[in-house]
Amino acid sequence: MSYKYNPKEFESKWQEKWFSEMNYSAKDLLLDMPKYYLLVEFPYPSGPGMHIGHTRNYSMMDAVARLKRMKGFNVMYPIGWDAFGLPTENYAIKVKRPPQDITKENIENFRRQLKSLGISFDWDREVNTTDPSYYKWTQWIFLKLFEKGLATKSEMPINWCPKCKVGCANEEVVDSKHERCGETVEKRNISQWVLKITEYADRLDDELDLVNFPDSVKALQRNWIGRKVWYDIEYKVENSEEIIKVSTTRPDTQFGSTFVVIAPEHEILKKLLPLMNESERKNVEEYISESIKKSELERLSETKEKTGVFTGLYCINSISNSRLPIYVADFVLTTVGTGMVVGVPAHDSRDFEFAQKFGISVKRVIEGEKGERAEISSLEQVYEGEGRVFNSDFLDGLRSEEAREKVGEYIKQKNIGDVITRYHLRDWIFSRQHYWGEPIPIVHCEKCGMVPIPEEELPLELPKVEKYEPTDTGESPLANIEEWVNTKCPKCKGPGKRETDTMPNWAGSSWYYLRYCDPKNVEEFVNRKNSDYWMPVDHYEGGQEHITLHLLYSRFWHKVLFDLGYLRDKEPYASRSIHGVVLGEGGVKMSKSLGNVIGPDELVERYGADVTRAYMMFMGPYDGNVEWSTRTIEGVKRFVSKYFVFLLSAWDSKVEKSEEQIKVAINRLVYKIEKDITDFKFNTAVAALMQFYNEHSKEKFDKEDITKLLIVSAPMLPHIAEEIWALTIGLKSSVHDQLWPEVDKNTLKDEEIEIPVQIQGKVRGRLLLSSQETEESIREKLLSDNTLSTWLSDKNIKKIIYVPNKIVSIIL
RNA sequence: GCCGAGAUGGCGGAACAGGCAGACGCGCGGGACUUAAAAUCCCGUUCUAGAAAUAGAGUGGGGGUUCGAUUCCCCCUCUCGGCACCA
Repeated sequence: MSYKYNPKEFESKWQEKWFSEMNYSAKDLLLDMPKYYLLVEFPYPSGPGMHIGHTRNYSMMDAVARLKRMKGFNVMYPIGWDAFGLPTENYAIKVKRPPQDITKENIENFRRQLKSLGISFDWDREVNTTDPSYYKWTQWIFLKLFEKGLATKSEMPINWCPKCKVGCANEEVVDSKHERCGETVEKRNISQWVLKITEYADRLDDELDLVNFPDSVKALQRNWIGRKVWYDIEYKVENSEEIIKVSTTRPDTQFGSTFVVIAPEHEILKKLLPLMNESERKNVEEYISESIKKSELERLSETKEKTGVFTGLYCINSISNSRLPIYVADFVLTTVGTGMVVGVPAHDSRDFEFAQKFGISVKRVIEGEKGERAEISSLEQVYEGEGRVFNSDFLDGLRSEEAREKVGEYIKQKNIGDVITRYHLRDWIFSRQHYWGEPIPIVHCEKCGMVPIPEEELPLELPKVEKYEPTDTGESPLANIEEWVNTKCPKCKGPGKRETDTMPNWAGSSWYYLRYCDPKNVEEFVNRKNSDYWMPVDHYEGGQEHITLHLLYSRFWHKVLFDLGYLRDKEPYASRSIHGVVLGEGGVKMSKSLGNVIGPDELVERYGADVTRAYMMFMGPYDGNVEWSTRTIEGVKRFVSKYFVFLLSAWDSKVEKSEEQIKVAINRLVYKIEKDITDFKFNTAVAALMQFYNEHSKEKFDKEDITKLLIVSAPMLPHIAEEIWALTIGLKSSVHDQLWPEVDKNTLKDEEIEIPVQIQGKVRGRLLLSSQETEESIREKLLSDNTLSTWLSDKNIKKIIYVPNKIVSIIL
């Protein structure tokens, strides 16, 4: 009989069956099975449909989910839609249709695409951030933050993108440009909602120790939080009562200080200006007004040459008692430390550059790694490392770390400064002046101030509007709807105005993993029993682009909810991995303009779901960037077609029992595929199937072995495995409901195998050896072996090293 | 500059935990089938020399530890990602 592989004949049949009979719904609170919560970053349902990257990530994780189910876990593998945001809003404006309708259509398209790939998502738990029944609870969490004093509104300079007409968080601004559109942002003073994430900075750093994230992710998070211990030290300004407070993270170098620099915008200059001579004051005033004119971008891009101006004033370093000239220079930023810096040119290259330009002396106080004390006279010699301190009076002989501690004690004891922890992390600007986001549930009342909307009135739904365009005034389009804006104050029942800002689209994604645990709950955001059962997320899979902001924000919300007693765990995600990016042929980004975009629909149409999925896994390592290759997917197609025919015809009912070597090979395959998928080595898991086929496709198998073969194929080729299962093995059952075969560890190692023999480090031959060989028995076998004995003739064997199952090494 | 990841055939990539480097796929060469082509199948394919058996070299470069190093240690070069006048 001859068979032909035609996936169209059966793939959609099985998909309908899988998803209508809810095969993949996780059971809440099931206690007789271990749970496994596998989370993938939910997609933004954009108009053009699912990206090939989603296809790859969800396919790979689907193999994990299917394997874990067969290993006896109660697996939750949910999906949802992160659907608020600008692309949809912009598209809505363009085509003059409500974003609600567009979102609905996009979601339907994504859902269809995911199902056409046979991804075993739990469709019972779908969430949608734009659904009022979902954002009701996003608003509710916001109110909890508000009650706790973690959400405040204040007038502040924000990054304003004139193109998108939206305020952006610091995190969304890269090189002074809006990350999304590339437009240069401006500073505007606008009243903004701010979440005080900085109050959690310490815990966001410390509690990374509790989770199993890759080092690179932890490093990135810690780098972003930027926790540092600062020493703020008071210096007296000579001939006056004024005191300046300089800050440093390296107080061990205090005795090397030779000048002080103040940032040009610093308020203290108002007090210092009257102390200056007229000519110097004029210079300083001129310098200040010039640097304020420059944008931050200009200032930071002028990295070549330092500029600055001498104030004519001096201060006394209260640690070293040196007299230090005071300068104003724009390389010092008001936002860092106290905005006043003590210059130590020997141990800081920026300070050295400045000192050189202004003819300031250089004084070395830290020894090099080998105890060097040579003078520092060029930029290359500047020593920024740590070491033993010298020429430093009471710090002499201490190491940097000890010296810092000593200075800390000293300034506290003399009451001339503080040791404080500062963070690079800034508070989270939380409001957007846009339509397509969660309304912030606050009413402004002239009498009562900002009043939260009572919980029972949530959700505060987005009103339908005529126009979605943001306004140039910086107000949200919601501000134009008078009947919505004008309302009653929930507290005094007097007239009130609704908050018209909406939340950023980070909001809905900051807690979606909790909603999956209890998606239909109308009483609570999540029932504590459900979250206790499912949380923490066992594995969170996602992209590089979300490992700073989204991860930080969602960890922050989680900790707030933990503090309020709603959750049991301090951290939401037990482990995390980062997938690579799918690039177009030649390693370039897939983009519309290059015309090299490949989507799942055309792949499923042309190759079928199983080939597409297997190719996605086979393309390359999980965490590496992979390039699209039409030739390679053709190769995978060739394999899958052959493999299908082989599986269908390999079980010969005349064969009572497979040969022993086949049993061993299948056992190894079970072990290898389980291990590879567990370790996210999907490319080698597929390769193992190919290799097995190459080596054994001519053999005949008994029923037990073909059953095992179908089961181990199922995570990677779910449709084929199911189809052949139905045709040959089980009439009613699904291959995906089977238990993963037990691995017989004994058959993994052969009794007697060919072992390579190294003589003086080179492989010269092989011997059949068991694992219990003695030196004597090996020596005998060596000498009776034709090829090996020629290498050993007339030579004295000094030593024989035998590593069982691995190698024999002979030293002459 | 700092932090992180990496460099293996013509290409994408394998190699448990220091033990036969190059699995698997692509490409390429040869052959079978065919009137022919496509598809399919079989054989070969790290480089150098050799008809072959075989020998030598070989995992970015240089050193080290080891019977043995792609793997561990030190130094260097380059590539990618993140941060950045953060004092």
